[in-house]
Amino acid sequence: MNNNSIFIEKLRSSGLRPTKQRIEICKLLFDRKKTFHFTINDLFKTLKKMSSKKISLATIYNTIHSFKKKGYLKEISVNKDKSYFDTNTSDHHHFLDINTNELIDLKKEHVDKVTIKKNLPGKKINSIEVLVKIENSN
Amino acid sequence: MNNNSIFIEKLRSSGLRPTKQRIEICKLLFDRKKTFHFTINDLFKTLKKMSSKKISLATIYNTIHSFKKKGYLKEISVNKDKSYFDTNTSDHHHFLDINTNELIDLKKEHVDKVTIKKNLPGKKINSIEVLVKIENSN
DNA sequence: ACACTACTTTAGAATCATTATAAACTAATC
DNA sequence: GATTAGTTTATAATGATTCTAAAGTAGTGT
Ligand SMILES: [Mn+2]
Ligand SMILES: [Mn+2]
Ligand SMILES: [Zn+2]
Ligand SMILES: [Zn+2]
Repeated sequence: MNNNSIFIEKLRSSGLRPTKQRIEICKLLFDRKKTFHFTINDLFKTLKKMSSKKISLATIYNTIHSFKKKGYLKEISVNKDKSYFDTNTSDHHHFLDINTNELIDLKKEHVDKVTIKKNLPGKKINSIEVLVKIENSN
Repeated sequence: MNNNSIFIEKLRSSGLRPTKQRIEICKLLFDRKKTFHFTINDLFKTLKKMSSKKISLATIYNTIHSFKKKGYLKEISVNKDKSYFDTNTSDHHHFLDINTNELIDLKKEHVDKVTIKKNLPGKKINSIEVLVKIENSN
């Protein structure tokens, strides 16, 4: 009930009302040391286990979309049948394990800065991200 | 009717029967100077216009999936509501225009070789691809 | 040419993730 | 406490993809 106030403030200052559903989701997503990746379905199942009162699937979609719009989450598309959300909203690179579908952050120091030697007229670069697919060796 | 024989051979040698539907799709996809990106829906609409006899949507899905499995196409996921197929099956990088959703190949010389300075035990790298999101400047 | 078989195409049904709807609920403000 | 706008929810609708199973066709052998 105490460090909830941080989330309540965060939500209020973004123009989102601090409902108990949103606070619950905030705690699950942002009350951690490390950022992580999840699917809507992961989140739904976790909430069903962890949380006492049920949060409807529609609310989860609504909340995740508002959080994304506010910039608290980013969406990572790695293949058409799996869409992840990422609590690490900075530009960063990923390993994708194609055997397990696990998505793993690559640290900055593990990939040299990627520079693009071409620009299209009237366009500017928004982000540069590398996806490294990995698989079981041998 | 003459350079069809190339496709007929290609199909036969992959263990796919050269049906008129598959040949028609081959002509549309592979009888060009430049590789390109398309969605299933693009392809369906083009076939409806260009081709005299109608090819069913199920056949288009079937064919594209077999072609992908045989390595004649690759699938590019850029966001959850748009999945592209690419007739350029080599590892390569892309611009994605987030205003138009257009996907554009980046040439090798426009991106320095990306090296990954980290490896996970028991895993090897399958591919390394860069996605550069661009948007209207100003 | 004909028959046989395995593969392929097809219309339509089924699936499933996501989005829309609209009624009940709740947070904010006065 | 009343009012209002924003939110949640169950449920329905949507739409892309996959499934089904019947009809059609290519390959092979005779
Ligand atoms: Mn895929
Ligand atoms: Mn998206
Ligand atoms: Zn990440
Ligand atoms: Zn490409």
